[in-house]
Amino acid sequence: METKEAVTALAALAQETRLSVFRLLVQAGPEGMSVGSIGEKLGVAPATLSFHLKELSHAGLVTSRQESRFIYYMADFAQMAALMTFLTRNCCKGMPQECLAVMETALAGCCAPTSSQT
Amino acid sequence: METKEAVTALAALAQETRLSVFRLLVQAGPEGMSVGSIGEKLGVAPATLSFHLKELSHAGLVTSRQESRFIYYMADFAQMAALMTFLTRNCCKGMPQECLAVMETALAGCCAPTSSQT
DNA sequence: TCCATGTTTCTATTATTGTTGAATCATGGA
DNA sequence: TCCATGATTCAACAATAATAGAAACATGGA
Repeated sequence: METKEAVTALAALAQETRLSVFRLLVQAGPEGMSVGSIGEKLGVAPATLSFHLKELSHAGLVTSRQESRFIYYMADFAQMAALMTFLTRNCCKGMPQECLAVMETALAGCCAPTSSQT
Repeated sequence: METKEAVTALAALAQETRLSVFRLLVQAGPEGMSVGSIGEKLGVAPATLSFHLKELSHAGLVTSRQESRFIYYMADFAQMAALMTFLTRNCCKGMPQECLAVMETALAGCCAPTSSQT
């Protein structure tokens, strides 16, 4: 990932509605959610939601699939990982220990042992 | 971290100049860099740079310290980690394996064995 | 105190982004 | 084919963000 792509992805997430949509899809998992369900859950008008989904899609953060009349959107985890990689690249130059600790903290809430999913 | 704070942080990074400044500071490590050095390195006018540093600072992504006439800015790794934590929270609901793999990928470029820093 | 240098604030201008009603497109059932 | 429903595009407006010249502020040395 290069700077421009990262800026696009960050800008896509840097908006309250879009961030909520993205996190909702992250939590929804690989099945995703239909546009209608997302709009209903978040209270966003169809046109507005469509605009935001397009932004997220353009940034590569979500993908979609059609199923009957419904269109399901789902989060793209690989792109999210690429973004995190970009942000942390070369982060260790002057402080490898500090950085490692920080990264461990960052992941502590994610992928916790299978028993502790609340 | 909650949504609003995350949006602020993401918005701060979702701008080419600011993203460059932040990554420069990430690479500069804990010593940081003076405003003048940053501006010189990136070719940004003082007023513009000051504006962007204020944004990054307001987002909690950088801190500063005064040293003689110079002001040094440095990246705040804890805040970066908090942001990553926020983005990945609850990410495992439907796909723990996939998610773990993705996170490992995300960190592969960071904190690599001490020999491979290019 | 006065000056030089580093940084920030002020102000104005330009560009970009977010929102939504109405219209359009797409799919599947009667 | 016609209609109902789900989703997107269009158009127009309102709000926010980026840029930089000029002025102001802060620090340290002469």
